Amino acid sequence: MSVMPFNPAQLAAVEHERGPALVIAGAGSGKTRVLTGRVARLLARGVAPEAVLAFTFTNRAAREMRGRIEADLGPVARRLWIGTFHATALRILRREAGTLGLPPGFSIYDRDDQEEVLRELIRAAALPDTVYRTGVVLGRISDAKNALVRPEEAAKAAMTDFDRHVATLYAGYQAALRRAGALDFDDLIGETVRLWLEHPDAGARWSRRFEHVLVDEYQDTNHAQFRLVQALGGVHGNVFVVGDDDQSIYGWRGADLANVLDFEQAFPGALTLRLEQNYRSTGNILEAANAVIEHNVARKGKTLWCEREAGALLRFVLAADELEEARRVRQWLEQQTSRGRRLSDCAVLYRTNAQSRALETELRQTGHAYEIVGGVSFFQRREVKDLLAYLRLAVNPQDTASFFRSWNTPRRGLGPAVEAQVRARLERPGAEPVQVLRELAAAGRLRGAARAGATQFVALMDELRSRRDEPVDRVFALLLERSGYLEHMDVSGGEDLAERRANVEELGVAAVMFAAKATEGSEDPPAGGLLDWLSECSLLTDADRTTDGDRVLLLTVHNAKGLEFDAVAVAGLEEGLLPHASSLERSDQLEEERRLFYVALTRARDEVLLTAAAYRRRFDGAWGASVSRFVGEVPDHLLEREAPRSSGRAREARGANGRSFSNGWRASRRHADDDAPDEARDDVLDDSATRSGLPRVPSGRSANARRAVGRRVMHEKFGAGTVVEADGDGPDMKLTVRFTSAVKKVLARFVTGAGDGD
DNA sequence: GAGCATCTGATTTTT
DNA sequence: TCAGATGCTC
Repeated sequence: MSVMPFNPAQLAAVEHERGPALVIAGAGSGKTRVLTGRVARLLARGVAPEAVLAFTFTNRAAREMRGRIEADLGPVARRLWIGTFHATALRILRREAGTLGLPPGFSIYDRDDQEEVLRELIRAAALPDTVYRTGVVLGRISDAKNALVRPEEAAKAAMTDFDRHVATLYAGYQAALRRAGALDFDDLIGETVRLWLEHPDAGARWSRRFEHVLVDEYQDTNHAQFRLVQALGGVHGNVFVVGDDDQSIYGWRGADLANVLDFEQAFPGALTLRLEQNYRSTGNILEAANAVIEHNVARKGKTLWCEREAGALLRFVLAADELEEARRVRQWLEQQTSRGRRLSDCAVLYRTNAQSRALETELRQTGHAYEIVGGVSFFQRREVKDLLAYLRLAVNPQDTASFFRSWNTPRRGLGPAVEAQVRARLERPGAEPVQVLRELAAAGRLRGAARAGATQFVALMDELRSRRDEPVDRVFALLLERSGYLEHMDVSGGEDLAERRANVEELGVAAVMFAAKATEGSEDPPAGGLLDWLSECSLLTDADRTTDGDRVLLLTVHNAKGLEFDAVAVAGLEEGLLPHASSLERSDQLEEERRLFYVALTRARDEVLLTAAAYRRRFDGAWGASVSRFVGEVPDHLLEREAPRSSGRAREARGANGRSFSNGWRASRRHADDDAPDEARDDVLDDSATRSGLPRVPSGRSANARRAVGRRVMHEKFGAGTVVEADGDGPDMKLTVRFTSAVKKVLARFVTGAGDGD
């Protein structure tokens, strides 16, 4: 595909000279090529790389875009500003922290930190936590921030008592974050916009710096992000955005399609281009996808076409339960590989992360390599967060959440009583928790274990602070050595101790690699200190950590956005799952679910397998659902339906409740018009006969491979190195090793020290 | 304050 | 089911 010339529409987009442009780019229409091609064109025209800013939706997309440009144009690509909205905003904020009155080492609070802050506030306000759930309130706060609504404005707009309390919590939350010198994800965008609102001269500097602003996945931007784009590019108007209203799947996160629909108004004189030729999928897949999305009312309307052959029919399998579904997916994967595909050419997509479990078990038992993208992220693991909390506190002494996370882990005899004392003193403006603790200890307000523990903790933090400018791997090693964290894990760790140790080791390897990268040091602004590493850890997600290798990817449809595969299985096509139960009542939400299905279909180049399970084990008992309406929207002549291979179990399930639905596939209960949610217990099966009892397995890699990561090894030719990644088992285990000279892939049998022994 | 037992609520999707 | 939060005992 890379040798193919641009088609006329693509060429017009690439060559577009100045002024705003909106490119409506259908799935598989080559928009990534257009974006990279355009950046290359700009550079060729003499635009300085530092003056080009491109927003992507994920870090992975940013990396890929930079990689492609670098492959064509060389190291100049490293000087481009390419990143997610959050990463780019952070980059600006780190330079403007002083202007905005933020501490230089401000922290980034993730979901856990946010919840902790909010829980404390809800407790303090004596609000019932049954009504004021952290999740709900945080959602409201996030909505407000995405719309750039401040606490005072939220209070003014409040209509109900609930709204008013939420607004008060929002204000308190924001104040607590400021006191802690912390920003949450939404603040990264909001605070950057504030730069233009409150410090126009500083904002203008940035607007002048970038001559061209490009935005990928524009349909998924929210209002705050729109304002940022407008602030950065509004003056010169060289704003080039690419999006597809049919692939808008982040409405729940505040994405506002109005950004696309009103683009011409926001950027007068905008050129609109449409890319409607699909280069990815077979005719059948494309026809199916077109037919499905036609059911949506709220869309600009476009029809993708392609020159590819019709190809294979899409296949649909209705399984008795999720175990059979997993089995059928596995068999389908085996068919793919027997026809010469690699596992890495295939992916299994689903609506919710929980669905990965059955698939994972099946693939693991049958020895197929797989990788789960998403779920509990590496950086969310407790041991990882615990250790990073120390470092965050070393960089930002105001960081209360990190303080309370680290001060008594490992146990130092510091509990609720001391916590109350500390919190009381933190009310004073400018108070820093470590300092407060130091004073309490000095004033003799602590006794026994607490006193010794406090002294020890304060000393540790002093040392970390004084050495925070050393290479990050050394600071990390110091932390491990002095905190006693590993010993603490050994004592308190359960069955997953080995895995948790491996996570700590992996974090250590990440530190080593980051430090190594830093010494190469060719970044535009010098980067590579502790603060930069912590920032990177805050913004990276699991999806960014995917490895290469021949394995099938298991991921949510959301996570699959922007990816493509030869063969795609979409699992769990049931009413209540896709479309999800929470979106059945509102047509706009239902349409978003349909777009989700559309995105799933259009990930596939050649083959699509659709599966559903008549019954699915949920957290309690079994659950039956009818086949998703979306399956019925695929024209019959494109779909090869396979009768369920009924097992005895399925028959039992059927006997338990005889309802069936009009789409002909057997199914059961609870659909949109069923408004008595807790009725219908009669549908819940006794699942004792089929309970699997299988342990949850965290990864497709062998235990040995996981253990090998982080280990020091010797290689005859390359010398000493650290294992960064490992796959497989035994002497054929494939290792990625960072040697002093370079990172190399080697087989385990060629190194010493990577074996099982400890 | 630490450790253990019990309870409870959660499943949508993520930067 | 299961992880995390809460409550109780020593």
